[in-house]
Formats: sequence, structure tokens, C-alpha cells
Amino acid sequence: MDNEVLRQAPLFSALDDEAATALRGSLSETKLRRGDVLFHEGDSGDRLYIVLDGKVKLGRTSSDGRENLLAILGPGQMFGELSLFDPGPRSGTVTAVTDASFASLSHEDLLKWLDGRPEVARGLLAQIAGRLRKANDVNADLVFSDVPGRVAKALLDLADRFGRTADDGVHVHHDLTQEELAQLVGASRETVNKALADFASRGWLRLEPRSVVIMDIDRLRRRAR
Amino acid sequence: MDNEVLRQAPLFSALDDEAATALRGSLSETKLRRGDVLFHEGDSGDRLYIVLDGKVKLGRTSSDGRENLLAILGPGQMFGELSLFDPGPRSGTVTAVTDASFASLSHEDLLKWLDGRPEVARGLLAQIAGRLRKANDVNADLVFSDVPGRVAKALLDLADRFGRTADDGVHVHHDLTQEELAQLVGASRETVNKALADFASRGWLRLEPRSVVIMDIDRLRRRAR
DNA sequence: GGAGTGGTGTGACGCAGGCCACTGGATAGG
DNA sequence: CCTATCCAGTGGCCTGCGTCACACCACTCC
Repeated sequence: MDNEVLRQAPLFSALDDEAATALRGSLSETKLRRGDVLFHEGDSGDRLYIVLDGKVKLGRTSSDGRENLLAILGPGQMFGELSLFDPGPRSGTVTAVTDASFASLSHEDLLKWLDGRPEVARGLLAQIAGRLRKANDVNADLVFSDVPGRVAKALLDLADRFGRTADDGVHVHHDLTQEELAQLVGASRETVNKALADFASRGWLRLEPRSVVIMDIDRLRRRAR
Repeated sequence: MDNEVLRQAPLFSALDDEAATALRGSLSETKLRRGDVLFHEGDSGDRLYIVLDGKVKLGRTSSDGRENLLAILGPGQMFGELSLFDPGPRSGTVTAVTDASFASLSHEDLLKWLDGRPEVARGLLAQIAGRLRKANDVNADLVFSDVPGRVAKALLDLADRFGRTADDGVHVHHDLTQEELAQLVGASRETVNKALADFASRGWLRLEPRSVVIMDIDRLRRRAR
């Protein structure tokens, strides 16, 4: 298992070596291929997962079958926390968008763990609080911004987390189809495509399959707000 | 100060009498009149508040001055938690929608408090996790539901929390203007008004100033999903 | 009383963006 | 290789809802 990632994960950054070693005993590892589903909305389950490698999408399906993505998560990020506190069914479906691996921990083990270690509890709170803040931001965007604005915002967020700067711009291998990108910003595939094409025609970015190269990040930022 | 409400507040429901008495020493009380602002988005501040009496709206303002409400909070509910974990500026503005009173607790006191009492920490986590889940639900609604659907949902939520059942229906004194209701569901005042008028013309509810009487809650529920 | 103010009710108009329909390229599976 | 499937790109139509523009209270405050 990849210790490096775990030690950098926000949740465990406060741990000393001894504690980290002790923790590893409770963890188990899972691997998925692109497209595989880790769990479905409505499943029961109480494990907390941390992404070691790859990316997943966290989505929910409406009653009439349409889908909407809450988040794209990469290495170091956790999910499945919600079922820890109200132990109901899973509130979303988690699907791998690339081959991916995870460390996971049972509800029970985590709670045992938290009791003795207030700094970990605080880390967990900070994680969830951050997610809440972000969810609120997304709400505001859905109300205030148009689709191109939300697409720009999503690209910038993905660039922040997965981008690599080269001399021809920031390469963002988001690994998402335009359909998925559309579900992430809450719009139709067609409209997202048109927004992307428009950005490209202005020279702000270049489109590549499942990735973009951002060439003028300042303009994109201005479009996003 | 109203002990009853405090003891029922989800955050402190796990406390025994001794602990509750000890806590009261750290609390201070605040009162507001309808329309008064407790704090603004961007203010610094690290107090956690618990509503004792009345209602508040938690809102944020977009760069071009339009407003959007994240939540309406009533007795027993807390707010201001976010600044506890990343101690940045306030992420929203809190305004009283009725005369209201609050108990508050400083960041520092709360953290001191949490360390010895894992059950309170867990209560706090559960609260925030619940809010996160709710924020995600709102996101899905903004993507999937039309305005009338969101209005119906908002009314049902308000009815759940503030409604009183009488023989002519469920009386919901939400204390919101239609403008505020519109900001809550992310729509214009006019469209919300038309949705309400439509519901009323179907006999599902009756409109009264700053309140509604829901007469056919099942139909309203069906319209909401 | 009259005038201002804040909330509610309604019609008309325009447009962002959803939905549909189709094209073409790329990848996979036989 | 050929076919099937998936994904990206683009145009056209239609509608939900935002915006504008009013009218009509129900108040408070002179």
C-alpha cells in the first residue's frame, strides 16, 4: 500500500510515525478498473475510503434516471464519511473514472480511533467542513452563474487539483467525458460542448480527449466569476 | 437563558446534567430584532451560535449584489460552525427573520470542551454531516427540479420544522417574504409567486401574509418529487 | 386625511439552455 | 478487415423562467 499518499492525506497529516503504523493494521485495500462501481446509492455500508491512486466520481441518480455528480475525488481525498454519523444507506454512487485503488476503514475502527486522538477528530471535522463550504459554493454557482461560467469554474478546480504546468499551458487530464463534465456542472452535454468549443475558439484552451490544455488561465478565471 | 431549548439542541443532547451546568458558564446570550444582522459575510469571527428562540436566515451575496439563502434556522439549530475549522472570514451573512435570541460559545471554549467529550464531538460531526447531506440534496434539486417543485419542497421542509397541524390543515408560519422564499429556492420573486398562486388555485394550500396553510399535503409532496 | 414604503399579484417579452437530430471520428470486438 | 459502440461537435426548435412593467393593497408617519 502506498504510504506516501496516506501520510499526505489531510485526514491523517497530524499523525506521528507510531500512530501511522498502528493505523495501517486496520486498513484494507481495494482496487477498481475504470467504470467499476464501488458502491451504489442506497446500499448499506459503513466504510470510509481514502483514494490512494486514480480518480472516482461521486454521483446521484434522480428518480427519472438522470445523473448528477457531486464531486471528482483524487489521491488523498476521502469519501463515505457521511454514513459514519447517520448510519443510513449510501447517499451516492461511487464509480472509478480511471483505474484506482483505495484504503478503507470500518466505521467501528475509525470511531475507536477517534476517541483517543482529538487531532484526528479535528482533521475529520475540517475535511467535512470544507466539503460543506464547497457544496454551498456550488449552490451559489448554480443560482448565479450561467453554464459557461460553471464550466470554467469546474475546469479551474480540476486544474488546481490535477493540472501539470508545461510551457504550452496547464495540462489537465481530468479523465472525464464531456457527458460527465456536464453532469458535474449540472448542464446538458451539448451546452457544455458548446461552451468548451467557444473557449477553444477564443484561444483560452485546447481540447484533447478526456483532457484540456489551459493556455490563458487568467481569461478563464475572469469568465468564471 | 432558556435551558429547555439548549438541552434539546442536537449538539448537546448527549450531555448529562453536570456537564450541562458546566457548559452554561461558557455561554453568552445575544438578542436581535427582525431584520438585524448578526454578522456579515467576510467578517472575522469565531463564535458558534445556537438559536434559542426565533428564526434566522443564512445568506450569501453574489458579486453583482444578488442574494441567495442557504438555510432558515430555528430553535435548537446551530450556525457559525464553519469558521471553527478553517478560521477564515464568515462564509455567509446571518440575519434575524423574527425577533430572536441566541446562545454563543467561542471557538476556544468549544475546542476545550470537545477534547474531553467524544460524544459531543460526535454530535457536532453528525450536525455538520447532516448539513452536508442537505446541501447535496439542494444541489440535486437545483439541477433536476423546476421552480414549482423546489417551492413545494421548501414549503414541506418549513412545514416539517415550523408547522402546526390544525383541523383546516398544517399552518406554517415561516415568517419569510416571498422575496426571501425566492432567494431560498434560487428563483425570482415573480416566478415563486406564480407557483404559489397555482398551488392555491388547485386548493393545495391557502396563502397568508408570511405564512401558508397546507390543505392537501399529499398532492404537494407528489409535486415536490 | 395624504404620501411614502414594503409586500403581493399578474401580464408581456426575450433568451439561455434543454432536447432532438444528425455527422464524423475513434476504439473495440468479432 | 468490417461493424458496433462510444464520444465529440454542431445546428434548430421550444419552453421555463428571468426581467420589466404595472396595479393593488396594508401599513406607518406626517
